[in-house]
Amino acid sequence: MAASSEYGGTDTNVIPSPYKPSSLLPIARHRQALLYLVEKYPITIVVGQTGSGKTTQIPQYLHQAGWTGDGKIIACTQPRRVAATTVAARVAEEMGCRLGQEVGYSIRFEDMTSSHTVIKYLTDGLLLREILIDPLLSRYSVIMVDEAHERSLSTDVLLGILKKIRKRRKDLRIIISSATLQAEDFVHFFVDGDEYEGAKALGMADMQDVRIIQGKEDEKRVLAKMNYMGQELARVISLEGRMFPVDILYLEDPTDDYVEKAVQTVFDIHLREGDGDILIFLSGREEIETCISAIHDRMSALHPRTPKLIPLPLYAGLSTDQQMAVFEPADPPTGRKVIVSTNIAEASVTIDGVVYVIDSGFVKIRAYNPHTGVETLTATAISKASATQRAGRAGRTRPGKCYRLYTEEAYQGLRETSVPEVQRSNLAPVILQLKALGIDNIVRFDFLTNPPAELVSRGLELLYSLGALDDYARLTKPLGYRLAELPVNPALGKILLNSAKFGCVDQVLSIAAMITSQPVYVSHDESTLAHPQARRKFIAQEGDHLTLLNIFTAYTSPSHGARSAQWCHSHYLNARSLAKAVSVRAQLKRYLDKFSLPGPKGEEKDFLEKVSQEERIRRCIASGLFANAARMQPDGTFLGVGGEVRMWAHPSSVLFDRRVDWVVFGEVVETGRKVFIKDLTVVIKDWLVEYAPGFYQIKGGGHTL
DNA sequence: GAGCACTGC
Repeated sequence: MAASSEYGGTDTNVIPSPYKPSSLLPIARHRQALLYLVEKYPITIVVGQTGSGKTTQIPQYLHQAGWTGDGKIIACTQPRRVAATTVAARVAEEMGCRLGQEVGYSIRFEDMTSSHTVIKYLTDGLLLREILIDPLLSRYSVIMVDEAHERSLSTDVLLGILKKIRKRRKDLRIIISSATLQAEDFVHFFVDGDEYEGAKALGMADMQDVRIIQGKEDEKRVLAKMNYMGQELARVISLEGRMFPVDILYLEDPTDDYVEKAVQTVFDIHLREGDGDILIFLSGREEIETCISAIHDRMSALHPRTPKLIPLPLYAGLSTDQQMAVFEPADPPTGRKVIVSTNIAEASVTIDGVVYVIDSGFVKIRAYNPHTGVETLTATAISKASATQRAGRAGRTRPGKCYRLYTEEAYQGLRETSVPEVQRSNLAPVILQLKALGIDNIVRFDFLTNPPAELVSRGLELLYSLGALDDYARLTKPLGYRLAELPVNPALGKILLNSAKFGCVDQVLSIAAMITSQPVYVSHDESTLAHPQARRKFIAQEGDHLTLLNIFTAYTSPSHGARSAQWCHSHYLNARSLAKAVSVRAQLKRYLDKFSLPGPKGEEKDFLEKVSQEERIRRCIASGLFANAARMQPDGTFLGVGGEVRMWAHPSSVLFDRRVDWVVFGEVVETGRKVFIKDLTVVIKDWLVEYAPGFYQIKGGGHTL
């Protein structure tokens, strides 16, 4: 076959040593050195490849070395919930204790810790919330920020706050764990600018001070330089991983159809290479489905005695059952699994038995446009760091191969790392959180990477329009502080806080819980036609918010859904999301109870008694989403206030094929060539002016309707 | 007129 000869230049990542018991993990050799660094320096940067054991071992070493004396705790933060729970379980087992005793975890809705807990794994988002209650994190002796190289929004904010906390807590130790050479950014960040420049000016004369460094020669030099620069404050330690070598193969000529090329490569591997499952990285569901049906089509041309290919999709929108299929042994057992996945398999989900990786080189990235307020979801070239991570998925159980569906030249042209989230997100929630922590000057906040000024000013404007900030950009009391406390986006928070005034707290709690627990509907499959039928009885003419309320009410009603997964299944609803909505609702209710919001009084009350419950809810929604108003045009598209972008009702909306006038929407996303608005509710134009007089002015200034 | 990368509080 010709295709395999198209793969040219190879490059082997040699990462040493196969599986070893935990006492023989590569990290065990560095135990003393690591403890020495933590003792001596406030900040230690751990460069650890996959499989080095850093996440499970370092907290245990620290515990054994006495860092949990005086009732202090070691925290290890993770960007994802599953990681926090599974790692905690593993460490509890290694330490021979019950999970939740000495070793525990804490994630939203699940606090598996006790007064005996000394090692605590938690999501970084949750630790950020803890800072609101305990600003100096005084319970903790050591905070290890794991997977910092992923640069999630919460990790970045956490690092900035930790830098501040460190100045007031000399005893606190911070460990930052990161993949390879990005460690330099972290040293640079924690060592003040002047110190860094001064050290750089001195050059690299003093090299004797560098030790405990393993790994490739070039890496040694970079790490040595960083150690020198961060002398008094931060140290870097490098740990080798426990992975098998992976051969990297590139295309000799670029392809304009990587899905087709992926399919060809699958068959080449199947016919020419040894055993082992195949993992394909594509950008989204549509590509995955195209790829899977192409594999099915071409399988029939294979010789009947050839072992079967078993293509399996993997993306977040699938139900738990569908996702679990990729972990089950191949059926028939002689078959070869081909897992066709989105980026979810890059870091969130690990599948053993994969020996071959096929990498399209693309990922869908969300980016927020501060000028239009529109989020875009676009397929984008991955970074070199992602390419390495994807390739590594082939070397977990034995030596593997990675087929990159792009040329080596294209690889060289990739960015080193992806654009951090803080540079492409709506920053309103971050600003709110920082202000609640007393960090008022956002522009001067020490971010690892500064967000563009436009993102900051758009975030400030958004908060100002909601009344969360005053004319001096200070958090308002109580509104701003309450919005910061609520674990929902600021506009939704405002709806919740207004709900008492509109006399619809119970309904709005359910709606808010449903909105944050999407996706509510299961993704389409062959039985597409059955879906609208099964869901029709929930549809509210007033729009998506009231429809979600109907679904929630039916789901929780003992005589209907009775919170059963089976009921969800028969109505094409996502059981996981609905179960989550029940928890979210309870949590949000606790906040509203605590705030003890006043109900309507006087004229307000008299007026509300005259309008229907549906209208009260819609008015309440309009009072938070007023900035997201749009009017349907004769051609059926929507135009936002003061906007020129044509927008379509998203096909998931119950207003998708309906004719309406004014609506407010919860979200606007651009995919492909269209801008879609989601979570729509029909409103009356006058309500907008009534509830946001500062935002909408009838004459002069503001937005005119 | 017809579509949904991934996390997290």
